Amino acid sequence: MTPAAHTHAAPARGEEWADHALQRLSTAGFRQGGARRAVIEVLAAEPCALSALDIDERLRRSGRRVGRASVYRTLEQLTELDLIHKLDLGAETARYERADPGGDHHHHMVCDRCGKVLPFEDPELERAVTKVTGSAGFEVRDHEIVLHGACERCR
Amino acid sequence: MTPAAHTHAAPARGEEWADHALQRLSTAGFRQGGARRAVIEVLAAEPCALSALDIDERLRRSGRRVGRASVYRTLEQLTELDLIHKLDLGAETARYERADPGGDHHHHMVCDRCGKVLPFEDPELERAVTKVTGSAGFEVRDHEIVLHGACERCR
DNA sequence: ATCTTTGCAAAATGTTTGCATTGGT
DNA sequence: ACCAATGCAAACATTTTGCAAAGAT
Repeated sequence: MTPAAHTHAAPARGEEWADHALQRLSTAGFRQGGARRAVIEVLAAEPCALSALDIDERLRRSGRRVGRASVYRTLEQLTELDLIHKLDLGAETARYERADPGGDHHHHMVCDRCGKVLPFEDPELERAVTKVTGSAGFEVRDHEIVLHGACERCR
Repeated sequence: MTPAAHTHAAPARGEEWADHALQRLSTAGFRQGGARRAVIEVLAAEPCALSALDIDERLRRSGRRVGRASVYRTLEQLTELDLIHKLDLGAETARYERADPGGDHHHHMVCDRCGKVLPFEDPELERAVTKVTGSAGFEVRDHEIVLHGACERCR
């Protein structure tokens, strides 16, 4: 297994993704409001697992006055259009990350003690999970794999 | 992939599990209170993915007067002792299911439209995921795989 | 001009905590 | 008798909703 090295690719790809997202929203008939753009910028800057409140806080810190409801509404819309993925990593709150149109695909390890989230990739696991087809009419559209355990500091 | 056929094995195995759980609690120094036993009975009767509120409701319906806080407290204790697993399936609430001491191990498909949860097993996938070892000191203790999609009725 | 998006406040939902009382051992 | 377990109510955290005002096309 290789840890996913997003840290460098993130900013460049993030802008790409942001353009893609704005375009897509536009063709989907959405108008171009400030709150939505702001949320997209935050998501573009961070490729992994932000909660709604993380986003709200970052906006607030950078001086933008965005209502919390708008954050949630935007996240819902982006999820609906498959521009981001909603994750449930076992912490108390849902987390979101951009869906890379290029197909970059990773999963997460969560430290159950301190809550730290680490991304990872594993092609073999990926192969195995995509081979799983739903039983009896269930149509699989996406999957999520979470490894629980303890991070280096907490073990 | 084979759908996990719990429906028949559940009641028998459930009692087994309940005994196991009560025993374990006892040796762990817990006393034998009514609320705890009631929660354990509900979990024993249903092998897959109950939320705290599901449990509360079932208790209420069967006429038992159990405080909601006791339900949550019991679930926390059982999780701590690895007698149940806490799941995050993407719905709004956490779900719990008994951890089979015999090692029965399944995962879940979730219909993102109606919320229905279906268990499934896949040995090959299981093999692949247990081969994944954490990177850089991360110690993997457990894993969770969720397939998102649409059930027969909703697709 | 119209219809969407936004922010605010309030409500809804799920979960946790404090504390007096009950109940096990 | 002791101390844990329970129920209740209140606190808390997150997410959703209603609505009037601002903004986009």
